[in-house]
Amino acid sequence: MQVFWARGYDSASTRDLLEAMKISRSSLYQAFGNKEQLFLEALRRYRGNLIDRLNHRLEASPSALGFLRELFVETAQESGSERAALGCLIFNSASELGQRGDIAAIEARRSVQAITALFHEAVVRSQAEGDIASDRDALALATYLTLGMAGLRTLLKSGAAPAQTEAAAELLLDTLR
Amino acid sequence: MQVFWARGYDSASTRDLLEAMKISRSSLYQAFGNKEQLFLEALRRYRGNLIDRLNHRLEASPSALGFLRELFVETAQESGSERAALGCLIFNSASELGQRGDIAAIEARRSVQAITALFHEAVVRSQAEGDIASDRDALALATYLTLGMAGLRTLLKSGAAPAQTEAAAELLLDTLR
DNA sequence: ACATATATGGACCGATCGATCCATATATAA
DNA sequence: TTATATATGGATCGATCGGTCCATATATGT
Repeated sequence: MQVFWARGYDSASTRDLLEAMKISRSSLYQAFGNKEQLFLEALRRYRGNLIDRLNHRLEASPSALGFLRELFVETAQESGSERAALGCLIFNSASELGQRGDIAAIEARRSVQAITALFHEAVVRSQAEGDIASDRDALALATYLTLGMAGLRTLLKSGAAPAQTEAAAELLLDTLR
Repeated sequence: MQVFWARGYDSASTRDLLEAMKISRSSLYQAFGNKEQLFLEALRRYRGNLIDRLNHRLEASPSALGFLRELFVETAQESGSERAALGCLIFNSASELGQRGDIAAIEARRSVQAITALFHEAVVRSQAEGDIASDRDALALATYLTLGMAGLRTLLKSGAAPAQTEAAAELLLDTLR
């Protein structure tokens, strides 16, 4: 997962993967079949971890809007760090694989949708909590937040200064109010 | 340029490039030195074309805010098209090359900054035209717009429906008012 | 026309790609 | 202990990678 995260799907060589997993070539192909299957498992694990963690944070948060605010501000604050340079495996994969027809690309798109679904849940809860007007289109807001996180990740990858990424994140959040 | 645009830097093979340019291997290396140099020329040409075209549109537009609105709405409307699947070479490259230290990555980051600079110009003009409050941070708004375009491009690549991308673009633009 | 410089085609290079194969090592079941 | 099934290391495969080389073709200057 970490190898695909750092290097991307195509550029991650099987030799990189073997070294990181500390197994031999036979074991990789015996256990996963091929590189694509291994990628699918890595992406699904990443997505599972991410969605679970965010769901947990959302449930534990007294305010769904506060959860969203913290998420975007914290991400913006990653500016300049090694973590920022990695980006998000889901958005990385969506960008690299794009509209390809194979299973890997389809799974990447599905993962973006999973992020939108989580944002949708947060928006609906925020509406129930009175922080977002109930007459606003929750799905449109969720898509907007996905767009915002994807854009923020690209900004971080392109080395934007912390002051700029944080200001941009604040502007993003203003739309919810 | 089109090959790097469609396939990315690493995945674009020299053989792909030769075929698209209808030249032989010797000519490529004689004219450009190596693959990286060719990529740099392609990226700079893309950036030059893009910035020139946008600058023209901005200058020709009676309203800088109208220019921004048209740009984002038109881009959102690309949803589902082949053009949408290609994305933008600049954001594609920024995402793929990330924080690498080589010249290609540096040039990709520089290109993102060029987009932000153009947005900055549009925001400042909008402020002069009274469409955006003068006390707002023009650089922050410009960064926000770059984030927005990058995010929109990622949404388009991940196959979001037209209704969703257009609604998200509208929400993006609301922030300027 | 002739000499010189540049551009081009295509064979070729070592390195690396994802993937396969087989002999051996290890785990499991009786 | 013995028979069977699974896991592993390492050599090896054909294909492809970016890049080099040289003979030939074309352009240029006189």
